[in-house]
Amino acid sequence: MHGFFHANRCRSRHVHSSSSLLFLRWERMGDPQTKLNRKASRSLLRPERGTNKKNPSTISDAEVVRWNMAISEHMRRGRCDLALHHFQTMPRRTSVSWNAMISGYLMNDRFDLARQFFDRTPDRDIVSWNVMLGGYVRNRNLSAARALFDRMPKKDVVSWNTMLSGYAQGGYVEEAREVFDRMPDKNSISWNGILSAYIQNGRIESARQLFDSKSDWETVSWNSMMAGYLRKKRLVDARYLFDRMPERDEVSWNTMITGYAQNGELLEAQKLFEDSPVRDVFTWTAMVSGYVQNGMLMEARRIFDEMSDKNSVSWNAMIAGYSQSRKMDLARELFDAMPCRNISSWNTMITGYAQNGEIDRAWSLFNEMPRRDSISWAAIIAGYAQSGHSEEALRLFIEMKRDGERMNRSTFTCCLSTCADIAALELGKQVHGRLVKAGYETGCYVGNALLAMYCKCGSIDEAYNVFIEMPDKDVVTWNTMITGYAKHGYGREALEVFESMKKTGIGPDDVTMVGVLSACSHTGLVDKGTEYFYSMEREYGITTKAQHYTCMIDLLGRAGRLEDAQLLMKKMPFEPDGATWGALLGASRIHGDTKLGEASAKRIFELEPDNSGMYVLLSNLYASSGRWNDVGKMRLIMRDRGVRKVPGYSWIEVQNKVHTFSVGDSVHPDKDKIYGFLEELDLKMKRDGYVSSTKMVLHDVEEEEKEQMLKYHSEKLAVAFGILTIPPGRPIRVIKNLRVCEDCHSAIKHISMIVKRLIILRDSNRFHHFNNGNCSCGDYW
DNA sequence: GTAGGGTTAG
Repeated sequence: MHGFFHANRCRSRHVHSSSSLLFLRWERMGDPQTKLNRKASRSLLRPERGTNKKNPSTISDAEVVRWNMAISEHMRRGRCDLALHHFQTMPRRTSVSWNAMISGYLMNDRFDLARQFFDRTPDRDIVSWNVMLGGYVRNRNLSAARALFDRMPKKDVVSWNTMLSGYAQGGYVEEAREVFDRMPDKNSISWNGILSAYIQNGRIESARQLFDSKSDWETVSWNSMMAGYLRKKRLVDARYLFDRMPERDEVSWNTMITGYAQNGELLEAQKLFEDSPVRDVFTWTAMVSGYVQNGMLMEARRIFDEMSDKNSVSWNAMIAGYSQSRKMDLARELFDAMPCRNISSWNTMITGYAQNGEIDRAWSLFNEMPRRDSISWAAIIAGYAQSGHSEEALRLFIEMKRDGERMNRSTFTCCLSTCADIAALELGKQVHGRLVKAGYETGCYVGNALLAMYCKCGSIDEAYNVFIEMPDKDVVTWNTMITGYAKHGYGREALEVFESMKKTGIGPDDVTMVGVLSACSHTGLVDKGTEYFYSMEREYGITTKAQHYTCMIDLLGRAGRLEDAQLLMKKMPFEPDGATWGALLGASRIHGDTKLGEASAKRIFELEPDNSGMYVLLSNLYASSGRWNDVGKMRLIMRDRGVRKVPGYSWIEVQNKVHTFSVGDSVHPDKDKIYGFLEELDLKMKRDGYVSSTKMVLHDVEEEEKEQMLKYHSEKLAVAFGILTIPPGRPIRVIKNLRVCEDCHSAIKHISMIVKRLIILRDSNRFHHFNNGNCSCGDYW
């Protein structure tokens, strides 16, 4: 089934222009699952065909019950096909049979089929309605749930409770409250529903008030309240409740023990654990995972070994513990020894291997496992994406569709962030379309991923559209937008977003301030930046970290205030790291201060001897002040120390195809056209007064061929190819893995004027929007 | 068919 992969999976990560990847025509690939659906619903239209020959009226009720139970059982085991077969061949159906099909499909994540059965159910009882309502609620489609709810001919307390918990879980506390106030009769589930609506949405004080207003709470609600305090790390309040609650069940004990364990109070946890009257699997597992989460693997293992009847969850917790502490061989030992592996065990191992850089092992486990779920796919895809194999990751998405696995929120999130990594905008847009179709466009995680995708693909306007339409924005949302604007050189827009963020009541965090400061830095807003820097502790209660100092040194340095930058560096309460010195080195390059540049570079080489970018930066600095001997020396030093320059390459997406160029590329099929076009451009540029500078040659070219080769830097090739292939009026989006060199930067400025096109270049540091001879970075990068 | 506690993915 996965042979498609085996052949190609070891290819280098270097995207090759002629490779046949990313020809992603999602729509045209056909969805086997959808075909199956259609087939199923067609045969449903002739339900009596092939049914039992017996006269339906002679079938006993008991026999119908047996059929119904068989349907439920098959559904529970994930065998929708067998359940459907039973349903179609059973001699007589009751509403229970229909309901079993509906709830079974919902259980197996086949929402569309559930809805079809619901629509066809001949006489729907209130349970059918409630099951369907629950389906919408679990799918987080609250507007549809509400529409169904309002259409219900009759509602009982279950209907009301379902709607209530839907709103609660979706974060709509006010709506939940309204439902609660309107419901004609309330049971203990309703009361607990509104209580946990508050708790789950972080409104612990409202919960406490409600809890104090009434005395006859059930144990479940006591437990909820306790868990609420624990989530807020209010261990004392939780313990107070625990000590005076009228009745404690095993959940109460387990909640309290887990609370202590997860907050590092292992001694208290251990004490309660010993006092606990009933120790079930939960109790034991809570202890194991408590020790695991605090890195106490020996203790975890001791408890684990003492457990008499371990279930798969406890095994998985222990395995996760080993893999989180990079002890993959111990994890594997347990995995091999465990009696009944479930899908989570496989997923845990795959995640472990993937996160410990053993992607090949992750891959072979993924192929060995008997059944895969969306988590398995997400784990392996994230593994490839995070280890830099973006194309493999995207290829797996296609494979996942073939396998019939449905995209869910997390696979969408994962897919979008992979698109962002390689700046596959067209693909990202297609995924966006599918996301909307699947009804997942709401939700913070996936929304943030979408936003980041548009930002990183260079489509900042579309990013903003996504941003304003996101119904619930969290800190990450705001930070992504601010940083996005900053990287595109839109400092003022970034600061505007920051100002509106402050009005929402979502407090900025340290990441926000990094975004804000770098917005100021990339736009040259020195005073504004200084003001934010010195007021962040006082005004927003954010502790100033080393990163903020680095931003500030960058800001001052770029603006030419090199002495102030050095002064601040001396004053900062942290030991400067490579990034801090790097900011100073970058500033020295812009302002041609060779002496300061050398001094900074020296410190960087001590701190990060393998950072090839810094050697290149220093060489460029020497070159720009004509110190060619030193440039030569740098090259020798790099060779002696074995520092390898990362080869520079650029890529561009044209009609869903990614084309990659490296310097002096001679493999692209259109190379003659591209080179000819570049020559032509070169003549026009020279007429414009452009002089090719040989400053940045170390970048990726050998010295002898300096001038000749510079014309063929990878970004120039990609830009030329884009102009030739992308219809006029559309921007040309190029991505480069290193910083853009000065010569290319000034050449592309000229090109943008000559061909009258908008050229957007993402380099390793930021975005450059070239338009009409200017760049959005203001030559500041 | 609707509540509370343990493992895996983002």
